Amino acid sequence: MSIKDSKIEVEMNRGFLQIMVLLALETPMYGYMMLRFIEKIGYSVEENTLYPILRRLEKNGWLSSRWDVEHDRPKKYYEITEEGKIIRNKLLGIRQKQTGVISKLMKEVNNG
Amino acid sequence: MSIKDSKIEVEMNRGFLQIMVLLALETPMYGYMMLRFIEKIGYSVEENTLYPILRRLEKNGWLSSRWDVEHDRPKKYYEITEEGKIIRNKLLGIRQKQTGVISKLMKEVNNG
DNA sequence: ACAAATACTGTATATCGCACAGTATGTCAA
DNA sequence: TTGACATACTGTGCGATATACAGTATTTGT
Repeated sequence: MSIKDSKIEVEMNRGFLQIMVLLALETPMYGYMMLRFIEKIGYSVEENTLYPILRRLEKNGWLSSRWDVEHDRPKKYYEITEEGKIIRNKLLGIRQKQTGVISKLMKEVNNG
Repeated sequence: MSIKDSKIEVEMNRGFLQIMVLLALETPMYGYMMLRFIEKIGYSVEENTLYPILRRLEKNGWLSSRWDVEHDRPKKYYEITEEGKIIRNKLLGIRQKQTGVISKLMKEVNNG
């Protein structure tokens, strides 16, 4: 294989990770908690990948955050915003369209 | 909306475009022909996006190409290689896994 | 003959996933 | 009680990609 497999996954993660985060944060969660949650549902993200995504999505106005300093060590809870929901649905729409293209092509490959 | 919609599509295209090209090139095609073909099946790619992808995938050994200079103006026909098929299946596998994660999350969003 | 469509190449840029490096608090076994 | 490990985060830098911008050359339609 001329290109490392890891590189492929990086490419495939692009776009998808946003969807995953925006879907998960229907319920408020802090970063580290999400890492565990994502593993639990059968995927995995790098720590170094998730934290920047959270910051970026917040900067875009798609997430809001608040610090919980009352219990244990400080935790930054994130939650999806209304604008975030709109974007999320848009992303899901694009993905669905792509999935349609893929299945159309797969049919041709099998029949052709 | 704080971020232009076009940017979203760029993100979502990442990874997907490779899959689309690798699936389409089960049948040999040249660049311009593919542009039309992709439109026909209900998607669209920029000329400036497709050509670099074709070159890159060939450089990776996932596509092979040959020039047809016999008819009309010169056309560069591309076709998927065996290695390309392996990669394509890997990409499809990752995408399926992602789809699984998404539907799991969607269920929680609806029930939670 | 002139515009538009065809069919490509080459360079530059912004963005993002992730690597690398670092800070600080809490827990638990030896 | 100390020091290893888990928790919980921040900040900087790099490489790869989608796409913009610019350009070349041939063919077709009017």
